[in-house]
Amino acid sequence: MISEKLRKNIESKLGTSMPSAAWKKMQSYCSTKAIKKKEIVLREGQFCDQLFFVEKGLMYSYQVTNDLDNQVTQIAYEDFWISDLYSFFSKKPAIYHIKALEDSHIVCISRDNFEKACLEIPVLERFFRILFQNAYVSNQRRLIQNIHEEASARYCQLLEQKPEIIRRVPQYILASYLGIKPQSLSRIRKKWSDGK
Amino acid sequence: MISEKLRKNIESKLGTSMPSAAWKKMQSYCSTKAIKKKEIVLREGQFCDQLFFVEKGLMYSYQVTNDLDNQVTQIAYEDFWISDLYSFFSKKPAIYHIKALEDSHIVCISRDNFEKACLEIPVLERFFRILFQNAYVSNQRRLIQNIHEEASARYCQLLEQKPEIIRRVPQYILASYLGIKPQSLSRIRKKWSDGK
DNA sequence: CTGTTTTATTAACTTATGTGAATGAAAATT
DNA sequence: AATTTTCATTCACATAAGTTAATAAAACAG
Repeated sequence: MISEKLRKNIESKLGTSMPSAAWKKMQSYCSTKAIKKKEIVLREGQFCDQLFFVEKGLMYSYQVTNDLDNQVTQIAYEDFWISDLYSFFSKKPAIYHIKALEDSHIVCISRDNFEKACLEIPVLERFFRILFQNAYVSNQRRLIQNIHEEASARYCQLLEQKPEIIRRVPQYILASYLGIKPQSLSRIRKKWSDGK
Repeated sequence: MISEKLRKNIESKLGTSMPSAAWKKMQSYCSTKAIKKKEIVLREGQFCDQLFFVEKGLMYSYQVTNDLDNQVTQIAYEDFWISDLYSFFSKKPAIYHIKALEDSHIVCISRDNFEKACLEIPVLERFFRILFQNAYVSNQRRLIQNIHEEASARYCQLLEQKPEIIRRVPQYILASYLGIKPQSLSRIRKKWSDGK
């Protein structure tokens, strides 16, 4: 059975409750999966034909570069969606890996079902419009911050806005997510604690 | 009369042609505006209650920081949309200015009409879903590039992918868009031409 | 055309972050 | 508990990009 968490997620974006017929249909289009820590749910080069909703746990996506340096792109925990959207929409091979950092429960929806849901259930088309809309806006802000602010400022803001991430994610992954090396993050943290 | 350019933009994202009733309604929800070079269509602090589609010309958005340094966030020319989406959706004061770099023609849609369009015309809800979806995916890629690649690599890629921007935008705006200072962009260009 | 303002280039110096290596701490595995 | 692997810290040095300032070139206005 698909958890009520997803339903709440949808309703909170819609700003209204969801007709139970729509929710039934959505449930029939989704499946759930338990993921062990360190398990990989998508590998670069595979075709990403699913969206994942994290009901419980923590997952992240990253790109492996030529010099074996992992570039972390997204971090998703309870109530966030994660996928390789580029691959999902373009039907080209995935550029990211997606991996669990904690034992997790996720809800999966396949591309076919996603498209059916959008076409058949207007309220879901609407939900996904709002989901991408919001994701785009917050991604824009993250981009601007990364372009125009220093690593220490980025770290501070993450600490304020998503302390969850800092508590639950190992430092080398956090560093990559912030766009710096673990050594630099160490430095920043030290300066911060010395400054007190 | 609202230009056919917008219609083509919508249809290209939808992947199908648009029923003429839907297009009529969309037209009735939009207005057009001619903008002179250097004109500002949105100021920081105002409430941004419109989306703009650039039919002709070139506009850009930027943030003014404490030290009077402009941070360029978006550059939009023919066939792109531009707005302060954060303000548009949250109804909070705008954080960006939006200004024309060339004499431009734009199509405007107000928030009220945007919402009506989404609710009344399923094909438009669908269009905006796809629009934000695509914008999100390409913004994600821009973010990753900015986090993990050097300025010269970012410049090269822009040169390949949107040479339009490099031809039409003055260097100090381009530099800010790339997240560097004009002096650094000069340096990069020099290295590039010496390298030949 | 002339002068004024805006934009681009170059150079010398500073600073934040990367790099590589050594060490220590923590976590996982046996 | 002992061993091995993973992760975090620290340091010395390298490098990309920022800063300041001077000058040149281009765009604009009268």
